[in-house]
Order: sequence, then structure tokens, then C-alpha cells
Amino acid sequence: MAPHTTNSYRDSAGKSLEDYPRPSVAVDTAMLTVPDSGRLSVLLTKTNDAVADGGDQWRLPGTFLHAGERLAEAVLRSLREKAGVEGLRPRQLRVFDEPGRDDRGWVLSVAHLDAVPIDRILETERTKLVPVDELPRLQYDHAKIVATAVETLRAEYRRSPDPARLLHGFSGPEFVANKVSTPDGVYEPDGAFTMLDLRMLHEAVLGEHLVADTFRRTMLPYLQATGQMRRGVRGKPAELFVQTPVRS
Amino acid sequence: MAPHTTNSYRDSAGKSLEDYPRPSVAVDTAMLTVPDSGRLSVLLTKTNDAVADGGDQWRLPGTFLHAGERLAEAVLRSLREKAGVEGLRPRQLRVFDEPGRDDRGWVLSVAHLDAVPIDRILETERTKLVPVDELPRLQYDHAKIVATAVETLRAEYRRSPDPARLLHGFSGPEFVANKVSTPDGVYEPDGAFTMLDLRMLHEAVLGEHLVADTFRRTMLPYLQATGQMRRGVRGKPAELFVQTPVRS
DNA sequence: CGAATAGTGTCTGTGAGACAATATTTA
DNA sequence: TAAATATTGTCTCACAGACACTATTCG
Repeated sequence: MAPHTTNSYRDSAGKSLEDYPRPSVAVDTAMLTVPDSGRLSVLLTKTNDAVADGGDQWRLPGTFLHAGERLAEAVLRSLREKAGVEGLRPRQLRVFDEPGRDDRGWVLSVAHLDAVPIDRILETERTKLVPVDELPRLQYDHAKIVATAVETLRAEYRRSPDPARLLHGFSGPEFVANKVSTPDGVYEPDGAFTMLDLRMLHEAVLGEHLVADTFRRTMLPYLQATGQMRRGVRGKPAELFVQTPVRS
Repeated sequence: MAPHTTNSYRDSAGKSLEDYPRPSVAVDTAMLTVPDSGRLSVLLTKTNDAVADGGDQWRLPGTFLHAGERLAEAVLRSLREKAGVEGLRPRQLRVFDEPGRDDRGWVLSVAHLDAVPIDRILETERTKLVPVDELPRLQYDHAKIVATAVETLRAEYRRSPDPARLLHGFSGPEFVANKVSTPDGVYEPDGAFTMLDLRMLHEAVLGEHLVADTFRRTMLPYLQATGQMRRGVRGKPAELFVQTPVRS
């Protein structure tokens, strides 16, 4: 690699790249998850800035890109430092480049999306999870980033059962956590879920009601039956599935 | 409060944004068009670099982002200066951030897509149009940019008749240019096209054969009939359409 | 008139959506 | 046994693809 400080490139005017003005580059991340409320939510952090009405000012976790660092690394670092969360697999959304969007100077922001199961997220003094349809006023253009992130995640869930592996740790009202021992002492396969689990996750992500039988038939081709059943709940036992290993 | 002006901002360590290393930010653009060959093509420019086998080294037109400039403006400027082309409506694809991707130093590249009708493109000494499935070896990761751009454009054309307005000026083998006077002295409505014109454009963009009757029925809801006919060619006269004004 | 091209009628297969019937468990 | 839930059968509708037929012009 070529650290920016140690190279001899000169252009036709004999100047190096550092002789021209360069922007600061930030990353801002919409970290999405589905908490037990069953509503798709985004992780916000509190800023230091006071706001007119005396309340708190909220924003997405972000940081400046360091020299030699990849954007995805900066995203994971910002989530760790600003929100105490181990991020997973950040995806780029777009660059926000409006001049004047940041009053600290010339700052480009590369918006990102990440999604992790709820059990990897720890709310702290300086963070909170907010349903994406109940956002408070956010700093900069962060509301736009959330909207784009939600659209992107929804598009992914329309194409694949659980691309972000949100099921791991999801335990909505009707959900029975994995790793419960069954009456006969057998444990469920790791990461297995019933069709109901999966459908409730999709309803949370998409924010709409889904018809059970159509949903089942749509998803079946992308799932692998484990042969085991969820036991210990009312009604006919539901089959346990795992995602076919191909997708991810 | 955040009462910082651009010049007076200081972080908790008393440093301004300029005290931290910043990357150079470039834009590179896959400018796509459909020339008379009827094959989706991309505009390349010649570099100054010599290459091992003595041939020319090709790349996408690009430039560094100037202070206070928007990314789209930089794209249009680079197309004008490097390729003598008036670009139209650049769209961001993604940021390429591999460390070491540019041997001149720490350079991020924001890849863009633009598409214009062939009559806005002028090939020069330093540029050429190349069908996207016959690319020569390109500098940096520009081949990846072209691939992404092609996928994006194809996705747009699957949803809409002519989002990039490529029909204006397209004149493939079977195409009869707009603005020809008809035998009875009537001119065709500006920007009007027949179903055949549109289908041939789609076949060029998508790179695959399309069935005439299915295509017609698919597109009809998105088109507006002008009531006029294309005259002066063999066979039954074809109706002339324009795009419904909503989309763009 | 015959060739060429535009446009329509219609059959078939596929898949989503809806509803109801059947199956299997727990309380 | 009754209630609850899972799973499947099946009808309908919409639409893409395919093929053939009709319509209208030019040479």
C-alpha cells in the first residue's frame, strides 16, 4: 500500500497530491436491528451540542476516516467507540456531498448501513434504539440516511430469508428463543427457526402484515429443513429450518 | 451549542479538521451510450502512462474533486475537459477505497454513471467508445466500475422506457432519425419514437433479444401515443409515441 | 400483387393471494 | 375434549411468453 506521506508522485505542475485542498471524509452508519418490540429500529447517539428546546440532540454514530483505513473499518470502529456495538458487515449507501452540510468545514460523509441481531446491541447512557418510523430530529442529513438504509434492508429481505442474520437473538412476543432444551432433553440446532419466527421478523423489517401461507411457500425454496420440531408450545409443532448455506 | 464557523472549529484536543490527514477524493465516470453499432458502449480516455506491451493504456474519465465542488459537478467537469462531452445527470455508484488502489497516494474514488445519446459524444484523439463486453485492460479498478454501471443502467431500463433519453439521436441500422419530414411535409413530434426504435434500444442496452409483442404490451402503459405515424418506410406505418411526462 | 412490417387474439404456464380443510399438539 | 397452531389443497387472478392471424403500407 501507499501511505499518503511517503510517495514521490508529482503532477505536471510539479505538485504532489497534498498540495491541493482535500476534504475530510466521514462515515455515518444507520445500525438497524429488530428489538423485542418487533419494530425495526435504528441506533442513535447523543451529541454534545445543546439544542434550542433544551432536549438532547441525536445523530447516527460516525467518525472521520483515518489514513490507510478502509471505510468499512472506520464504520466498525465508530460503532465500537461511539456505541459499544460490534458491527457486522457494513454496506455503503451513498456519499453526501452538499457543500455546507457540516458546519465544521468541508466534510463528505459516506453513509453506511449495518444490521445486527438485537443481542449484540447494548443501550448505554449515550445511545438509544428508536423505531425507524418515530425518529426524533436528527443532526445533518441523517434522517435521509436512515430512510435510505431502511429501503435497502427491506429490499434485501424481499429477496432472501435472513441476509443480516437478524433471527439470531431475536425474541419477539411470540418468539421462543433458540437453545431451549425440549421436553425430551434435545437442543434445537444452532440458528434454527420456525416459519413463524421468520415471518414475524419479516413483518418487523418490512413494517407490514404478511399472509402466512403465501409467505411459507415463498420462503421454502430458500430454506433447509432440519427434520426437528419446535416443542413445548401450544398447537401443532412447527418444523425448524436453517438458511441454505449458499446465501449470506 | 455549536457556533463554529468553518475556520474556527476546534475539537476536544484543540485541533481543527485540517490538522488530521485527509484523502484525495476523485470521481471516475462510466459514460454509457448506444452508438450506431447498436451495442452498449463506454467512453474511455487514453492515459499518459506507457504500458509494457507498447500499446495504449486506457481508463475512465475522472478528476479530483475541487474545494466547494459537488461530486456531480466534478463529474461533468471531467467529462467536459477529458472527453469533450457534455454529461447529463451523473449518478453515484459507490466509493472505491482499497488502500493502494492508486499508486499516487491516498485516493478515494467515487464511481459514477452517466448516460447520454450518441449525438452528444464526440470521439477525439484521446478518447474512444468501446462496447462494454469488449473492454481492453483498464487502469485501477475501472473495469469493476463499468460492470457496476452497466448493471445499474440495465436495472433502470427494465423499469422504465427510456430513463436516460438515449433515444434522442439514436440511429441504429433500423432506426429512422427523428425530425425527418414525412411525405406530406409534416414533421414528427420532437422526441417521438416507434415501438421498434424503443425495442432496439432496449436490446442494445440489455444485450439480449426481446420478443416484439410482449415488449409492446409491457411498454404501452408507460407511453403516450401521439396519434401520428412514422411514414416513408416499408410496411405498415408504426405509431409514434412519447414518454409519459411523469418519469424522467 | 407480393413483401415487409405493425399490431391483435388467444392459449398456456407460472406464481401470488386468498380461503378453507386437515393434522398434531398442549391445556 | 377443546383450543391453538402448523401445514396443505385448491381456486382465482394477473401476467409473461409464444404463436398465429389480421392490417396496412411500399416497391
